[in-house]
Amino acid sequence: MSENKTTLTDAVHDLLKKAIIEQALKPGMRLPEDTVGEQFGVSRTIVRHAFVRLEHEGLIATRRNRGAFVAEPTRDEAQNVFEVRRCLESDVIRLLCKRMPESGYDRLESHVRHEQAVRGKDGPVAIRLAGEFHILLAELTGNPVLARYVAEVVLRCSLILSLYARSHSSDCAVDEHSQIIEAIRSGDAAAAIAIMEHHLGAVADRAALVNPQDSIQSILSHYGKELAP
Amino acid sequence: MSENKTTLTDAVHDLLKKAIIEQALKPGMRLPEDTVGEQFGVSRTIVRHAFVRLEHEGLIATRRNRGAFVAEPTRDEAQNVFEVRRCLESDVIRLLCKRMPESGYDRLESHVRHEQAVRGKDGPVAIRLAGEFHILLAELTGNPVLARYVAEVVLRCSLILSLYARSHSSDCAVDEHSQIIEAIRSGDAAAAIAIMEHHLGAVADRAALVNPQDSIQSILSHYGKELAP
DNA sequence: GGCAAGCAAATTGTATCCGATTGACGGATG
DNA sequence: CATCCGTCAATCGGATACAATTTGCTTGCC
Repeated sequence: MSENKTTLTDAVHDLLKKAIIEQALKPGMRLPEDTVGEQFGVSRTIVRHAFVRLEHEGLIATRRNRGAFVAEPTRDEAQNVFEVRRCLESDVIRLLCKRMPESGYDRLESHVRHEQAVRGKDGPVAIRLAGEFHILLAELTGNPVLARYVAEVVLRCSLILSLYARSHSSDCAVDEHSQIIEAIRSGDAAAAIAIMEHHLGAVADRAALVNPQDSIQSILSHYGKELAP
Repeated sequence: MSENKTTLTDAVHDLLKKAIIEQALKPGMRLPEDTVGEQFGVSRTIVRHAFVRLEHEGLIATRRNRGAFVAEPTRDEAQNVFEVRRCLESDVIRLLCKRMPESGYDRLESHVRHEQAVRGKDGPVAIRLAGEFHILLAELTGNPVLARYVAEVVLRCSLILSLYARSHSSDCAVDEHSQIIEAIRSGDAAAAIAIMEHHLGAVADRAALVNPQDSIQSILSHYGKELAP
C-alpha cells in the first residue's frame, strides 16, 4: 500500500469488488469500516468512500449506524437484475449487428480462445473471464455508458450466482459464446438475441432452481426482519 | 439543515442533483468542496461523499486536486447517453406491454393531466415533470433496478439538454406522452416503441442541431485538454 | 425461568487538522 | 522580449478526533 498513482479510494474499491465477485467475501458478511481499513492500511475515510461506490453498484448494502454488509439480494431482486441484464445485452447485440468494429471479431475470438484455455477449471479466473466476455461485447458497441451499465449488472449477476447457484464452472458455456459471435457476424439480430436470451436464461433459471440449503442464516435473516421492527 | 432522519450525505446529494437538473448549477461550473460545504452548513467530508455519488451518476466530473465541476458532456458522450436512454426506454415499453399493473394507466394519465396543467410554463417544474413521466413508466415495470438506470439517464439527458438545447419547454410534448400510453394499452409493442423512439429521437436531434455559439469557452475547454496533458 | 430496564462497549456519523499536489504569479536570465 | 524557474496561495486527498447511535450484556424484578 506504499505508492499508487491512482487514488487510494479506487484501489480499495477495486480490491473489495474483486474480493466480492470472487466469493472471498460472501453475501451477508459484515464489513466494519475499521477492520477493512486496518487490513488495507488505510483510514476509515477511504473505506467509507469506497463503500459509497460499492453501495451504488449494488454490491454492498449499508444500514444506518449498523455498518456495511455484502449484498444479499433476494430472489426478487436477483430476478430484476437478470431481467435488466437480458434487456441490456439484447440492446448490445442489436447495436453490434449494425456496427461491429473491424477488430471486434478478432478480439472476441481471442477472448474465447482464452476462455477455452481455462475450461474446466473452477476458479476465480474462469468466473472473471466468463463475465468479461459479456463486458467486452458491450465495449465493442463503442458506447462507454452502455458498457458501464452492462459491467455493473454482470458483476451483480456474479454475486447472485455465488448466492444461489451451486457452481460457477458452467455459468457461461464457451460454445454459446462462439455461437453468439457467429450470429452477430451473420447480421441476424433476432437470432443472435435468441441465443443470448437462451444463454442468459439458462443461467438465471439455474439460479432460481437451486434451493440454498447451505445458507440457512441467509434465509432466516430475511424472515427475521419481520419480528424485529 | 437542522433535523434530518436521513443522512446528511443524502440530503446534500439530493440538493445538488436538483440544482443541477434545474440548471441552477450550469455545466462546467466549478464546485469547490469548501464553498458547497459552508453553503449547506456541513463539513467537507459530507460534500465529498455526495460528490462520489454524483460522479458515479455522471452529473459531475472531478479532477485530482483540481476539484469538481458540473459535468459538461461532449457531443459524443451526449449521443451515448441518448442511445442508452433509447435502449432502456424501449425495454421498458416491451415489459409494460406484457405486464402493465392495474393502477398503471390511472397513474400515467394522472401524471399527464398534471403535465398539461403546467403546459407552456418554462420553469423547473415543467422540466421535472417531463422527466418524471419517463421515470414513472420505468417504475411501473416493477423492476427497481431498471427504474434506477432509467432515472439516471433521464437526469443526464436533462443536463445535456441544458447544454445543447435552446429551451426545455417543448422537450416532451405532452401529446406524445398520451400517445405512448395509448400504444401500450393497445399492446402493440412495436408501435409503442416507434412512438417512443420518435419522441426521444426528436429531443436528441434537436440537441444535436443547436450550435452552442453562446458557450465558446466550453468548446475551447474541450480542445484545451489536448494541449495540457 | 423469563422479561424489562439500564449501563458499557463497539461502531458509525460528522468535524477538524495536516500534508501533498496543482496552478498562478512574478522575477531573473538568455 | 520570450522563456524558464522559484515561490505562494488555493484546494484536495487522507488521517485523526470527537459525538451520536446502536448493540449486547448485566442486573434486578416479576
